[in-house]
Parts: sequence; structure tokens; C-alpha cells
Amino acid sequence: MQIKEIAKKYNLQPDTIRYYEKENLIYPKRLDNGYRDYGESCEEQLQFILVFKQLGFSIKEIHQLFEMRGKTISIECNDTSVLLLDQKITNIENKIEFYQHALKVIQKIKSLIDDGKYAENMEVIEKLLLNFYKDIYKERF
Amino acid sequence: MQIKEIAKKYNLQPDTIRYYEKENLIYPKRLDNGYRDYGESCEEQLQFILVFKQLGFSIKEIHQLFEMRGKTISIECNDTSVLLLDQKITNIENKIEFYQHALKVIQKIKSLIDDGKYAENMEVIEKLLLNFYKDIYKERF
DNA sequence: CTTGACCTTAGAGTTCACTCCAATGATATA
DNA sequence: TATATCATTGGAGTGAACTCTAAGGTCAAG
Repeated sequence: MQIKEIAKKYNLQPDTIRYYEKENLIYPKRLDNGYRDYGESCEEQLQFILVFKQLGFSIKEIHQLFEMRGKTISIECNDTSVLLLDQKITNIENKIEFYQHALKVIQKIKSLIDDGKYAENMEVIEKLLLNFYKDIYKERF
Repeated sequence: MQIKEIAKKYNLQPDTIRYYEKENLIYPKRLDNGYRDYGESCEEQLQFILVFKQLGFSIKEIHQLFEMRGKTISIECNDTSVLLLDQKITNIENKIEFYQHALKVIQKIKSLIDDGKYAENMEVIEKLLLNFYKDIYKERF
């Protein structure tokens, strides 16, 4: 697969994929003419990247995870990687809680606005907004 | 409250708060000597900012929400704001789903690593990681 | 009345994650 | 063989959200 093809398949720009390569996240083979050739392992790497990006890992952190993934001995699976996962898990747990709370209120606000009754409901909405961020603020910070 | 105090209270840098002011998200009163004076309404604004930032709204989008918050007539509450909320709700719904799925697998991986049995469980972990991002990839992209 | 810790401003610098550009080379089709 | 479309590279540019710097003003404590 050439770069344009895989880029299209994963809804990315060729430049983005080349950028991931520059950041050592992906290693496509090269054809005789020097063109990059993306195979299955590249696709897997790319999927890994996309998923962990969504999970809030930075490019550097994904790189760390890749390094960890390759190790075979537990000693080599160093503390920083475990710590990284640990932090991220707490992070993700917090985010879920946060989003779930937020979702309810945002949906309520939206339904009021959708009814075209923002004027009438303005006070309710204001109160919701006010309580919303105050509640969340209290809970999360 | 002076800038350093509020910054500390909200775990931000003074510069960050000044930056929010430059972006018209916050309007502290000034003392006679020109120093910024942060009162209760500023704190509320700041809490609002922090919460919506966590929810994935950009500074510009938060600005839009602030503008919306002030309007009294439904006509003035324009479509872009509603659309913004709409998009964000879908976004948040997706994220929750995504995170919940991710959380389970990450926790499992972590527990295996935590047991100090990475070497023994390596294959299991590798498989989990593999399936994890593949599953999620299939579901979400 | 000096010292040190605060404040002010404008503007420059940083990091992240792309995104674009220019110059050049390879390949497929009319 | 011309042309269009793909590829390559190094390096520059972008936008978001800070973060820092320089030059100066304010103020409480000793």
C-alpha cells in the first residue's frame, strides 16, 4: 500500500503518517524506488496509535508504550511504563465519571434550547449551567 | 484576591489567567494601583472555563458559550451555539463509550503487569493489547 | 529608604501535532 | 514523449494554549 492509499483508508493526511514515522511510531518498508510500502504490521501500528491517541496519550507516550510492548523480560518493562499506564487509568476513570455527569446536564440544557424556549427557560438554563459547572468543579478539582 | 492567590487556588499560573483575560474569558476589576482584583464572579467564570475545558471545548468555544449565556432572547441564541452544543454532546457520548471499553482492557493489562508477571504473562498481555486496539478500532473508526 | 516580593505591560518563545512548501524523482496513461 | 499524478526530502509555517522575558511600577517589613 502506498502512502496515499493508507492515508485515505485511515482518514489521515499522508503528511501525518510521515510525521508519525519521523517520531518513530511506524516503520514502513521501502520499495525499490524508495516509496514507502505499508503492510499489515504498519496498519496495526497505526490502529494502535489512533486508539491510544483517542485515549489521551501523547505521541511521546505512545512511543513509550511501543517500547514496552517489545520487551520480553519483566525487568526491562520498567517502572515508568507501568506508572504511565497507572496514571492514565486513573485519568480515564476520572474522565468517564466526569463525562457521565456532564452529559446529563448538557443534554438537559440542549433539550431546553431545542424546544425553542430559550427565552422562557433562560433562567432555568442559566441555573443549570451555573450548577453544572459548580457541581463538577466541586467534584473534580 | 490578587492574581497569585487565585492562580494558586485554582492551580494555574498567573500567566494563564492573564491569557484567559486577553482572550476575553474573564474580566477582573482593577484596584487603584492597577492590580487585578479577582472576586466571586471571576471565580465562577474561571470554574466555568475549567469545566468546559475538561469537556473538550476550546477557548474560542468557551467564549461562544459565554456569549450565549448572556443573551435573553431566543433569537439571539443563534444556531451556531446550539450546533456547538449538539456536536459536543455527540462527542461526549462517544468518548464515554470509548473510555468505558478502554478502561476495562487497560485495567486488565495493568493488573497483569502489577503482579510482576509481565514475563510469564507477556503473551497474554500482548494479545490483550492487540485485541484491545483492534476491537476499539473496529468499533470506533 | 532599601530590599524583596509582588504587580503591570508588550511581545517573544515554546510545545505539540500537525500541515504545507519547494525542489526533485518515479510511474501510468493519451 | 508529454503530462498528470503520485512519490521523495528537508525544512518552514500554523494554531492552540500557554509560558517566559524584559523593563518597569507598587508596597510591606526591617
